[in-house]
Amino acid sequence: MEKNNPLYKEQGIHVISSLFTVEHGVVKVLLIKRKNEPYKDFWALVGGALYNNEDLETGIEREIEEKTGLTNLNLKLINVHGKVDRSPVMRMVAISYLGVIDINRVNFQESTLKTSAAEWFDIKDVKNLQLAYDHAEIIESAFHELKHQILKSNILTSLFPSGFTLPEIHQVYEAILEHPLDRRNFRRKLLSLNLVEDTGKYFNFAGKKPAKLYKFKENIEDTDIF
Amino acid sequence: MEKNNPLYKEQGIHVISSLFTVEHGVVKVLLIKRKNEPYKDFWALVGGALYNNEDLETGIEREIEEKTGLTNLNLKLINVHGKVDRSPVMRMVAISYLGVIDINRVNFQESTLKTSAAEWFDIKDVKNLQLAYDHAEIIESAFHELKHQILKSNILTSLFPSGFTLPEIHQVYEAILEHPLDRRNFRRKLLSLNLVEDTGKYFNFAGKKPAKLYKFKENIEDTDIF
DNA sequence: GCAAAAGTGTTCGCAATACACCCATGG
DNA sequence: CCATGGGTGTATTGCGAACACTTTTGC
Repeated sequence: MEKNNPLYKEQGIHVISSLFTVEHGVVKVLLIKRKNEPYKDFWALVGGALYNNEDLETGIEREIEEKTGLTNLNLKLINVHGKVDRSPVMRMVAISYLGVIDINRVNFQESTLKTSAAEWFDIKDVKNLQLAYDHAEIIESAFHELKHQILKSNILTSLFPSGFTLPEIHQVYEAILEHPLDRRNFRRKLLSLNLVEDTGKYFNFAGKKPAKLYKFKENIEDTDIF
Repeated sequence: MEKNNPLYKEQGIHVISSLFTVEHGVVKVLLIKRKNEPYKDFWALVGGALYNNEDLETGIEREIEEKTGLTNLNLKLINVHGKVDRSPVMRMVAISYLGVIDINRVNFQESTLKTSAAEWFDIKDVKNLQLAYDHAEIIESAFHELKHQILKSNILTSLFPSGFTLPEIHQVYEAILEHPLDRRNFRRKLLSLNLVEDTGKYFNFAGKKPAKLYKFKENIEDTDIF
C-alpha cells in the first residue's frame, strides 16, 4: 500500500445522517444550512468528514451532537454513496446512517462554525430544494430504507421517549409507509409482538375518548414486525 | 473542507468482495494469498484500494477481474467496516460486497502483481485461518447477509449459468441456510414464483431417475422468495 | 344526546407446514 | 427386480385481510 500513489491519494470519508421525525402525520427530515464552501448556503444533511481517530459510529454521533445537541440515538448504517464526482473538493465516499428522533428532544445548536440554521422539512417538500452534494439521493435512499426498518426493527422506539397511544403510532406508520393500515389489525399485531407494555395511564385529546398510553419495553431486539 | 487537516488527511477506501460458491453441498468462499505487505502471505478476500477515477462498483469489479478473470457478476453492497485501526498502514474504510458465482466459471489469474494464489475455502474452515486485516469479520457479516439474500433476492442466478435441477438448488439452499428444508414444499414454492422455467432437458445422475433441468428467467427482479 | 374517535371480535382465504405414495433409471 | 433418488398430492393450521358494532368523552 503506497500512500502517495496518485491513483488513490487524497481520498476521504463522509459520515452522513438522515434524521427523520413524524409530526401530526407528516414525515420530516432534518436539514442544516451550510455556512462554508463548498455548497455555501445550501441545505444539507447532518454529517461531515470522518476523523482519523474515531470509528464510523463515533464520527456520525459526534457530527449529530455538534449540530443538534442530540446524543444516544439509535442509528443504522444503511448505504454508501461513492460516485467519483460527488464532492467538488476531493474524492469523498459517504457512509449514510438512518435515525428517527422525537422532534421535541431536538435542541438546535444555532451557531456552530459550519452551520447557520437547522430546520425540519416535510419529506415531500425536499424534492423542491437544491441540496448540497448528492444529499437528495441520500435522503431518497434513506427514506426508502426507513419504510423497511419500521417493518423489521424497533427503530421507532426513539420517537416516543415518553410513551405513545395506539392511534398516534398508527398514524406514524401510515405516514411513513404512505398508505393506510387497518386500525384493528394494526393494533392486534403490534400488541401481539410483546414489544410494548401498557403504562396504565391515559392520554386525553380534546372532546374524544381518552386513549391508553403504551411504551416500548426496555432492551427489545430487532424483530420482524410486519 | 481543508485537504490537509490532519484530522482527516491520509484516508483511503477499500472495496472488498466476499465471493461465495456452493459445491457438493459445501459453502465456500474465495480467498487469495497476499504477496505484499501488509499481511504478506496471509489469506485475504478479493479486493483492494479504490482508485480516484472509478466508482465503487467499477472498483470492486476491477479488483475481481484482475484476480479471478471474472466479469459480469451480480454484486450487492452489504456493509461497511471502518474501525480506526483496521489497517496498519493508514486509515482505511472498507466497503464490502457480496457475490455468488459458479465455481466452474472461475479462471484464476495465478500470477498477478499482488497475489500468489487463489483458493476456495469451506466456510466452516475459515475460522481456523489467520486472515489479513479484519477479513474474518467481513466474511462473517457477508455470510450472514447471504442467508438473507437467498431468501429475498435472485442472487443465486449466477450460481447456475447453465441451468440447475431442483435437487441441486435445494441442496444449495440447505447448505447456505444450514438447516433442512422440506423437498416438496421447497419445490412448490420455487416453481410458483415464476422465476424459473423448464428447459425441457433432463440431467442424469448415476443410477438414478433423471432430474428436469430448469433455468432462471432473464431479467428477473429482486423479490421476496421465502 | 350527539358527534368523534377509541376499543373490541369474527370470518375468510391463502400460504406455509407436515406428511405418504408413485415413478424412472442403472445395475 | 430392486435400490436410489426424483416427482406429485392432500390435509391441516396459523396468520393476515376484511369488516361492524360498542364505548367513552366533550360539548
